[in-house]
Amino acid sequence: MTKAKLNRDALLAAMAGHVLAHGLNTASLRPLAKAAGTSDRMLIYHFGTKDKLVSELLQFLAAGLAERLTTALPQEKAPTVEACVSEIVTLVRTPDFAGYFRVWHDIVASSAQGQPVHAAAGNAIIDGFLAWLESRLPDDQPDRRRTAAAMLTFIEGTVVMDAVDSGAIADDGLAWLFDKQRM
Amino acid sequence: MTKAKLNRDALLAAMAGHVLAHGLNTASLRPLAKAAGTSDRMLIYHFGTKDKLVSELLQFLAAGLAERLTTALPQEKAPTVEACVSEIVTLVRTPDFAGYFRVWHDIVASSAQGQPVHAAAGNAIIDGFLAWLESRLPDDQPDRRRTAAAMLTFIEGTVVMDAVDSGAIADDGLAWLFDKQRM
DNA sequence: AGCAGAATGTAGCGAGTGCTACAAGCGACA
DNA sequence: TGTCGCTTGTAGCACTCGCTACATTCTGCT
Repeated sequence: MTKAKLNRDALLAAMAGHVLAHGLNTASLRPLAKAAGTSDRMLIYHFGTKDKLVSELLQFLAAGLAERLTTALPQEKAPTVEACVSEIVTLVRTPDFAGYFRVWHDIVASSAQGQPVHAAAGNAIIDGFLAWLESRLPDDQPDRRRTAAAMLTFIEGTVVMDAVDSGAIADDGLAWLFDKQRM
Repeated sequence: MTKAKLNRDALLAAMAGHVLAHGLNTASLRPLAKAAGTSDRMLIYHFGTKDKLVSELLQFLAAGLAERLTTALPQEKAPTVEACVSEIVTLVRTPDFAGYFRVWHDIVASSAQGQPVHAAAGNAIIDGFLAWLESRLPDDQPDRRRTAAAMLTFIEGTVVMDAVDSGAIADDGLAWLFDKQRM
């Protein structure tokens, strides 16, 4: 059992790499297996079903994203909300995170189509992101939770705009918010 | 040729209905054909390739969305930015628009994977949405373009949050912005 | 050593994918 | 009426999909 667990984790790590590079919704068993150095036969053997595999893979990826965020920006407090938002937007546009956000868009699309596994994963990722954002806000910031909620919503919008090559519009929006000292 | 053109438009309308109900990225030729009362054979005959078909379908859907937006909220000026954003968020959450936004998430996901057809369509949709938003801003609003950019980015974020059942967080963010008279 | 159970390879099933070859029907026009 | 080109049906190709049946190897325990 322990052996199998280790094996599964190794498989998940390898498959996560493949998904980060090539997308989630277009990933089928045989390429995933190849990336993990095994066969579709064995993936079904270990995970039972593709749905279960995807579910575990999503948890694995969510954990990886959370870890990357916290290591990239440890729990120091940002001086202002403005600084907090802008440093996160910059971070999120780093090539290191591109793969994660490609997967994120796949999760959102599947959730919108009513896939419960993806919706649950998306929800969990959002909650984690929100808590992390809140922890980075300045100590004296009032209404921390809702401030973080506004930041998160804006960041999500920015990520979407980036995906359709309209990042400049998000930049304009961000600049407008900051110009007016609205955040 | 004219006959063929009419035929194509009818096909596009029928296929658009199917896509709005069942999603874009999972749509294959045979179900699309069935929805349009024809065969995969004929779809390829009329459009040449699935890619071209999708491209035309996206244009058709974008036009439909734009029309729905303008008929739902004609070009009256909103009294305040706050009112403008909140009426649009309400509108966008109407069941009538659910199908369009499911397709929108598919477009975003495909764009993020590097599909140029989808990226182009997404870009066009964003530009149209932005122009429409700008036209609805109060006349005395300064910095109209960037104001609209900020609104659009926030609305996109809200739509994403809705997709993963986290709409309440977007509501919190919106409330925070309005509380502080930031917009 | 022998045996049970876990792990793995080979081959394939039935369904679905985009797309095509071939032929027949259809209309308009000579 | 005959013919030509646009339109359509039938059948199928080569491929991928998730998944399974069957057989074999490997591993750990007694």
